[in-house]
Amino acid sequence: MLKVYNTLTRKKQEFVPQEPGKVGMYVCGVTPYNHPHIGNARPFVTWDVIKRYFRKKGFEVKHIQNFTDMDDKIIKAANTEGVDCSVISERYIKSYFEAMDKLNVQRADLYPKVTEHISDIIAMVQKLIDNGYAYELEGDVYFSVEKFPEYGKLSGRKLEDMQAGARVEVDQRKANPMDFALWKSAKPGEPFWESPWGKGRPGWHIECSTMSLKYLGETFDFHGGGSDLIFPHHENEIAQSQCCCGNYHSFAQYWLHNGFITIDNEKMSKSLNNFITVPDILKLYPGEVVRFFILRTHYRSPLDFSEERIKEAQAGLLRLKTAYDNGQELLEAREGNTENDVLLAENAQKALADFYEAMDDDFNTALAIGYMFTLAKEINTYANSVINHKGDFDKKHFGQLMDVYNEMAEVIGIFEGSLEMPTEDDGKDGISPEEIEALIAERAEAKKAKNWARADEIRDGLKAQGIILEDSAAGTKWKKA
RNA sequence: GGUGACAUAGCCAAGCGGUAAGGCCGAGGUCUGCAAAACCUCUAUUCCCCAGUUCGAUUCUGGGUGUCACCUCCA
Repeated sequence: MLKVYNTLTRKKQEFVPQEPGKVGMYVCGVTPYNHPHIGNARPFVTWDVIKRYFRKKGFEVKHIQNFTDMDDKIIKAANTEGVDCSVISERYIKSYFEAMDKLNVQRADLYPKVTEHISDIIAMVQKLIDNGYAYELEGDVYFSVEKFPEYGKLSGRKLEDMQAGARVEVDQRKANPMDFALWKSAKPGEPFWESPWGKGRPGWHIECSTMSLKYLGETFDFHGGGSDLIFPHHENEIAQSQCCCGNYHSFAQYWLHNGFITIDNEKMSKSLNNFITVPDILKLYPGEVVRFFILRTHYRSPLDFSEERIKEAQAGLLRLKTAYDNGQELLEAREGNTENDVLLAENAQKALADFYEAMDDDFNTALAIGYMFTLAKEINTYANSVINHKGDFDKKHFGQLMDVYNEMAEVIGIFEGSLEMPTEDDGKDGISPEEIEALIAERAEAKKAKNWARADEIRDGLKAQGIILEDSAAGTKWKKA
């Protein structure tokens, strides 16, 4: 039984899908005005695992994620460069996809864009006006928070409290300072669309309401994003959507919010300019390492980024991957001659049950990954005993254990790419695999003749070229440093 | 000012009423011609502090201290 922490109720609750066997999720995407930073990546990696989990459990998942491709920051960037807004948004949407691909983030089913849903948005705004929840003011349209008695239920704030502490400059024309824009009239030089209220463009929150309702229906399962979106973004989405539907229990049923990635214990954000972009970090570390770094911590906990932490993640992931390689190699290299080690399969089933129990508890990837380490040790121990002692090999049961390990890796989304960083000499003046194999063969001869000097000379020579040799009873393996 | 979250070994991180998972680093050992990898052993009488509830609390309650976040664009 899956339990998830719902921001709306502030507690863990059992997940009951709207439609049995199906899951609808809307994840707030990015505003493409810059490269994604590592903090931006957290929700997408998190939701990718959630999606993988549901698919593994046999659910039919519909995942919608928007691009807010029209907004003040995009306009500003476009004006600075003297180009059209679409040039900016297209560029960073491309960057977003490149980054996510390297983090093994599978594609959503649909990536709706604001600019392609203007008429839907206008219709929704009009409906809110017609229903008495919104009002027009000189070309702008505002949502009247006082008309929605449940305003504040997601973030747990009262309207009075917010007004007391508001630090924003208040537009005196608004009925209530907290009223927010559904439609903004165009200022000179800004892009605009024609509307019943004149030339303008959508406010910030309306696009997510419109697009989620359009693609997932009035009531759907999950809505997610970073916890900084709880207020005002998601609070406002709830207000708009539920008032539009006339049902205060409609819209997303489970609200999941991930914690921040901090740097030096401060929130990483574009406005503080203390962020590290994903493209930059990918120049130094493989995507899977970055992904693993994110998943080692529960998604709701804060996560501090530093070189030390990412190196730890790298060492840990390498350990898991080495076990996978060791096990895979054993399966490929040897024929089985016994079926006595039933304990292998039993332990595997136990580990898999533990793994899913962890995932069922609000997607506890940190705990789940812990169980992968337990299996890794079991794989290594067994492989070692078979190779070193040339003992019996229960290929069937060991294979089952490897299948379980693989299934875990598929949910977490690792072992899909290389853990090696591309180097400059790749494909050029670097040593070829054939040459390496030839040297290994020569070294094997030298070892046979107990010519240790020559054997070590070859090994050191290869090491100088970034090739590490590992001897074992099964032969010599090589890998890049 | 309002609201919320968090505080577990050198570092990271699970657990959240029954006596501290896991990873990284470090030390010793096994294997090996030597390495590497792997494996084994060791590394928190204790979970920020103080009260309380309880047979029993890291886990619950109250109070402190500290850190962070939201209330303004932000994943």
